[in-house]
Amino acid sequence: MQVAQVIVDVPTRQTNNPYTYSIPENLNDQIQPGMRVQVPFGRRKVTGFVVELLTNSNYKGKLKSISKLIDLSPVITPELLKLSEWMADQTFSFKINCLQTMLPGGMRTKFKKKLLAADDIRDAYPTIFHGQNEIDYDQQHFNNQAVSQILRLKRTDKIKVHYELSNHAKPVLIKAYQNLLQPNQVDDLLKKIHPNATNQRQLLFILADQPDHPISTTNFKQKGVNGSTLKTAAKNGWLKEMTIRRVRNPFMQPVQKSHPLALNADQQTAVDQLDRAIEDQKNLTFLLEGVTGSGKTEVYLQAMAHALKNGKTALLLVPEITLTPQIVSRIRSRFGDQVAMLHSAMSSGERYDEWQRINNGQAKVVVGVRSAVFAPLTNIGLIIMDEEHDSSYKQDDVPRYQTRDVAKWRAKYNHCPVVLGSATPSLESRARAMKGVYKLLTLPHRFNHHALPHVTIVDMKKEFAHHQSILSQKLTDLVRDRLQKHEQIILLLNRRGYSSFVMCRDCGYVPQCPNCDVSLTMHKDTHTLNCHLCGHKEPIPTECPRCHSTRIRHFGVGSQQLEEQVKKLFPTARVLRMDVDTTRKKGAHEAIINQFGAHKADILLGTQMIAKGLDFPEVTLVGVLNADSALKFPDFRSSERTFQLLTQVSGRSGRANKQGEVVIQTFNPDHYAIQLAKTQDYEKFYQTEMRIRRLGKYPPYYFTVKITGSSPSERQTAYEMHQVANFLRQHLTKSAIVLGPTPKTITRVNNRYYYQIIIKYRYEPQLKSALEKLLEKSQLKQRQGLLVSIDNEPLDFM
DNA sequence: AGCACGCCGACT
DNA sequence: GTCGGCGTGCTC
Repeated sequence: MQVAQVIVDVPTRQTNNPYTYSIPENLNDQIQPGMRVQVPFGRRKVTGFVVELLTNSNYKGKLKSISKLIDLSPVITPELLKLSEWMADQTFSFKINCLQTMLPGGMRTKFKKKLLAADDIRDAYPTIFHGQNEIDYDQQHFNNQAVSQILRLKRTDKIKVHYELSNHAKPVLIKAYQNLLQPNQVDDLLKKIHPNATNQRQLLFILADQPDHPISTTNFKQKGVNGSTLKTAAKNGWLKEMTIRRVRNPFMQPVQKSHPLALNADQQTAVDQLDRAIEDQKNLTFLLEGVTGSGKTEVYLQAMAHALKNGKTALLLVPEITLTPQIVSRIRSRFGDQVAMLHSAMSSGERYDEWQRINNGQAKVVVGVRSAVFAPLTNIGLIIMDEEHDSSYKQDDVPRYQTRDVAKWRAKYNHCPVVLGSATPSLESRARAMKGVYKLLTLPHRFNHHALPHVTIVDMKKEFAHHQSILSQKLTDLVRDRLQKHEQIILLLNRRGYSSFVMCRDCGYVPQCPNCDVSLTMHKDTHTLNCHLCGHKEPIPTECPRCHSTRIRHFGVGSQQLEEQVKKLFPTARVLRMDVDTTRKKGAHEAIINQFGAHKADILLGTQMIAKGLDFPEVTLVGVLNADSALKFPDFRSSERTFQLLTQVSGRSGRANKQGEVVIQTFNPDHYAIQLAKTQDYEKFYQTEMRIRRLGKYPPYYFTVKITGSSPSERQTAYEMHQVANFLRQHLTKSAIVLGPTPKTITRVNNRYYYQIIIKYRYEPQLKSALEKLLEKSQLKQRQGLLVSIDNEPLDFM
């Protein structure tokens, strides 16, 4: 007898292996691996993924039977089923979490618990049922007394509990009409009907034009046919009423078809190598290192076209903020309707529809952010990861996967090449290229020989000695000059809000977040002090709560205040601000970019989201107001981040035929990350940074694991984490370095205390088993409020 | 996770 | 004695 192996939606260590279920007769020929099912589990119902069908069960006990199928066709491909196992192992997470992550957000199923009562019970407990026979049961919404009443009723079988599946990603269904008339019948009717029947006449004209497609009522209305005319026509047997599915279209406007551009010699070499790997189905990893403006995107597009020409599909991954309308329309202009886009700015419905188009094979090219690496494409011929060093490629909750590793796994499975593209590759990738593990392709020249921008470093320590302003004299002069020439300016300030903190001038009091160990940031637009970690808000005090002085002042300029100051300094300039606060609404991000792109503003200022991917030919000046913001973090990657950010943002200046200028304001003008960003010398930076990494035993010389523990009590967290560290020191070999536990830089967030342990190793045979054991042990501690998380290859040690 | 069982103290 | 508190173990 055929049975199904199911991973149930219960994320624990003990349920991380498939459970066996029998298959009811009526589902026997429908059920397939990769489908979701509803199964009885204990005395409740849960969802699960069918991962395998077996001909006989190896479970000794009595099997329960699958209740029903959730999907009509598999939602997880055989490839992705395999991937989920590897990923759970790699990231120390549960298979169920990996499988869920592979589906678009809206498809994640949840059960709603419902209580069913007969009429007498309903009337006997009006405070619970409010006169309804069926109510939602969410324990939080009932007080203790009601909960115990409900439990008693349940025990005595007075009420029934059932679980309803809620699934909010649904296709959009709309009403439509199908033409039932033959063309000659239409002609006959046109002759026969009453001359006054203008509406019906209009309808018949439309039917004559479009013989057999179902047409939606809204479409009919646009053509001047109203609902009642359609109803009459349906009654007369001209039309058939039906429901059709409307595919949401996330692409705003149609684009014109474009053609491949001519390549320079370096681009051609790169494309040739990629084409050959695609044809030969070689699983190679390429590192495409090209300075900003060297035409990497064109290389991607032509290689993708080559994959399609070979009957394959292609996947292009881009960082979170880079997926701008500019890039999307460029790709769509090349590949048309074969493109599906997966992006977090889309609604869950739009993403669901795009995902469906991929799953049923309509879309051959997928462009998307991190989660798009799980696109259900089959027969992949090429995977590209643009800006491979970007931090948005690492997921920062479970499963903590690195997109690069998943992409490489899928490329291996599909026997195809991967391209990692960047102007400033991560040290990990560059080191692998140097070792020959990856193939290095370089684009050393800017496209059309545009010169690199001229970079000036301004020492703010000297600047502050004579005039205190967020804009240095040099930058102010240049902004004025560009405004006169009608050229555009980008100003980057990596700090949102109005000011970074407020302080009492008399006693030095600084308002702190009540839930976290950080000072509150002032937001002038909402007149509040906000915590950027937990979202806490409170009014701005007018007097010091400690000494009652009214001399409360704010310090440190944020993007809101910069906007205010720039407007004061250059009253005629049109200024746009782009940060988390101005882009929260759907489409706001796009609106700002379009406005600036159309030169409807002179200055674009904002946080680091303006540093990446944007391409505005009229921008000839970029100012970085606090280049040190990343450097002050106590982290081994802070230099790398600073160098990458400065290089990226410098690349925004002077792209067309105008020489660009960049001003970097800093308090550390001699820091190597800043000095080397000035000359855009990646090579030198790589050498310098690698030396530091080797001395400090940091990646890429060492592999690392970060273990974070948190609980509502600092004592408990510290104690338990010491136990963890001792355990690890006992179970790992001597070659592994176990650091900590240490309190995190920000120890308290949302009233939980965080401690961490770092493991560094080059080769550690005991690592996997030690961490597995740790997970098992920590699951028991979870009930005492201690949460332990394992981050394999973390991006930072903070 | 979530549900039941089992053991313990508190109360009709 | 029973009710309900929380610690523990199991779910095909």
